[in-house]
Amino acid sequence: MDVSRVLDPLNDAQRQAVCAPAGHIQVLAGAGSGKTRVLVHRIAWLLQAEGVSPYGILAVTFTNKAAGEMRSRIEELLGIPASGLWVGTFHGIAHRLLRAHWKEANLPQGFQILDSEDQLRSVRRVIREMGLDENHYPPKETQWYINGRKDEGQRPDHIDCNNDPHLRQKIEIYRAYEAMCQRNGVVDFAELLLRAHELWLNYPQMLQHYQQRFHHILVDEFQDTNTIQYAWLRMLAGDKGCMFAVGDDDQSIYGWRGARVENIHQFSKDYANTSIFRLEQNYRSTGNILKAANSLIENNTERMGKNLWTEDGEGEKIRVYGAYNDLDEANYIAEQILSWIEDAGLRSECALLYRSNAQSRVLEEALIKNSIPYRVYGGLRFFERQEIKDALAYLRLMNNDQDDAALERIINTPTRGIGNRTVEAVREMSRSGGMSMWQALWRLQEEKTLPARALGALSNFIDIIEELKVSTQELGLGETIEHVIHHSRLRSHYEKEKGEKGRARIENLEELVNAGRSYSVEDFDDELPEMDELSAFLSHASLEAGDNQADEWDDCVQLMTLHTAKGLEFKQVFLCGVEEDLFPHRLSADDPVRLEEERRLCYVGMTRAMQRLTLCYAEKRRLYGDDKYTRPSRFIKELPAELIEEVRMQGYVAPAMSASRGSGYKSNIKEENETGLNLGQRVMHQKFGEGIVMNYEGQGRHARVQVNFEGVGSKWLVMEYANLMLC
DNA sequence: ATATAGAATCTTTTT
DNA sequence: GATTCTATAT
Repeated sequence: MDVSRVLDPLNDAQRQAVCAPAGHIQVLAGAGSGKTRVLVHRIAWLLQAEGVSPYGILAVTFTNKAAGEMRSRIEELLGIPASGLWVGTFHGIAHRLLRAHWKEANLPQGFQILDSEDQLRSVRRVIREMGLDENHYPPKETQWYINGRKDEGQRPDHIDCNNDPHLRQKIEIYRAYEAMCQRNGVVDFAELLLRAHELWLNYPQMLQHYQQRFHHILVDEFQDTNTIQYAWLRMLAGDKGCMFAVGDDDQSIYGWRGARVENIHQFSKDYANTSIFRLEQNYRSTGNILKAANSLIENNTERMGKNLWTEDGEGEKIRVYGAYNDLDEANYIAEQILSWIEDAGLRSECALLYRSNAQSRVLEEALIKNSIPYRVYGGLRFFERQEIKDALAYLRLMNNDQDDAALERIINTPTRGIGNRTVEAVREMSRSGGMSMWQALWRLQEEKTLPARALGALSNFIDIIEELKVSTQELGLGETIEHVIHHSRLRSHYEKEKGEKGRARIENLEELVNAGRSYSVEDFDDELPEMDELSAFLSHASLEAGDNQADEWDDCVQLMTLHTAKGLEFKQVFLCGVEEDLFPHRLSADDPVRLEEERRLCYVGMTRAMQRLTLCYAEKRRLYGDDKYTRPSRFIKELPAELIEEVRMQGYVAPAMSASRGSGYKSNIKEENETGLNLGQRVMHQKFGEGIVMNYEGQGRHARVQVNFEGVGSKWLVMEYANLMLC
């Protein structure tokens, strides 16, 4: 078999990893070192050189996008469809297993998936039903807690409350929520993974079957795996399976949602015979960008250690722009992009990356002012839109009348005279009678204890749903959706909404009909056992919330958070708002572990750049309402001065604030301001006593300082009269 | 059932 | 400061 197509495009390190003999293999793949390429070629190698059957291979990723890309690149390399091969996300594969073994997993055949929003509503409902105070048990936090436990593989019974009454109550909420999901026949995202794990735990012979089948397990972005995912992988690999894990500890930026970089270290402990390969040759960025990124990340302890290098030249220096304020920062970036375009560059080659979404606004305004087309990534995705979720809720309820979350969503949408009081009565009946809300509706009809008007409205709702069920029985998916949107009166409801928003909603609903028309179960899964079209479509909607990405054919500047940028590359990158408290974010700055994650985030951002990298900071920024004085991020100070070129806007006079100009780069970073006071400095005032300097504006004698006094609160004082003393 | 006012919140996000 | 949710009044 000629494997030159598989091996020729690889460098030595890549080839060694790809051709490594069967066993446990870990590939530490630096940014831009050909991580996906190694995975794809490894699979091709197994198939073509090792004679492994496609049925024996499982490749796991985190996002649908990554899974799709991997599959298409394999097919491109092999020149044939990669059928039989399992490539999917952790959640997608867990879902597939649960569908195939729904009985053993103790789920109804038509179980559905709760997305985070549905989950939050359900948790809130449980808390209310338990008669607990939502201020004492905030639903968001409780949801977070439940997911955290599930990610660690813990059921309520596994958790020790340590005699902490608050914790004990949280565990009870978890238990009640779980019971409710079970009654309703729904599972949340974390539950998919946990159940899939428990499924194998409870059915060893089933596990054995999968162990024999999937002898080769490949994992992408291994540093992002959480406890349950790693436990699941280890279980599947068993004694005989071979795991091929690719990851980069320096790009671990999802610790805050349960990812455990430690799994990388744990891997080589769990499998003593692990072969480790390092990919350090970078094919993306210039030498200077890599050198700067390397020196930044060296400030982290807890590293596997890695040094990126390139065969290409040094390239330009890293630009650092110290702006006067956030507007100035945005204008500077806009001007730079204009000149990039003038030099025949494309807008789509430029990316503006920021730590938090709130920063995009000022940037957008500057781009609009300069007539530069742009696209903001992130935000609501198709299947998460209100009108889409409304329509899907009708379908969900028609599909499974146990689904209380769906019923609650649409019982009065569009409004049909079922007010809060009536809904409360339905909830009460469902709770006391131990039945679903749908059953409660029928029971209330029989009992006739409610006022006639409420009963009428409820019976009207029942009729609508029953009518929809009957009249769509013979219809295809697209026609069913169309029928539902029309006869539920969702369409006319949204048509009444005025302006651009209403029109967009109608368009989305029409798009949903199209999505239904073009959807086919085969699309979704060729190996999935008997599942009706509607259930499959609904699962698809939850598992793949759709695109929120820019149209690639449009030539526009790309705006996104640093997290979103992972895995992407751009010729020119601007990191915006590289300031203390913003990046590293103030909520992470105090904890050394989280600070290191912020630094890795900066590393990820820098290594997105191919040719030109500009870091921007502002000295003054409007944040949460008022103007805050800011200081350049410590990350800037961690870059070697010789790699940096400080840039200033042409003809721009630096404000007195940053007058101190020394020889080295570092000395140019403002530590002190015109008032002679540092932010955070303790001061004493004759009348108000001791306080801390929070903010300042203006210069010289007219400067004003904001001081937060103990007991008295925060005051603005004019320096000239305040007579503040340091203490 | 809707409108309006007041309060709370303001990192990062995929499935 | 801006947005988004919640409570209250009409």
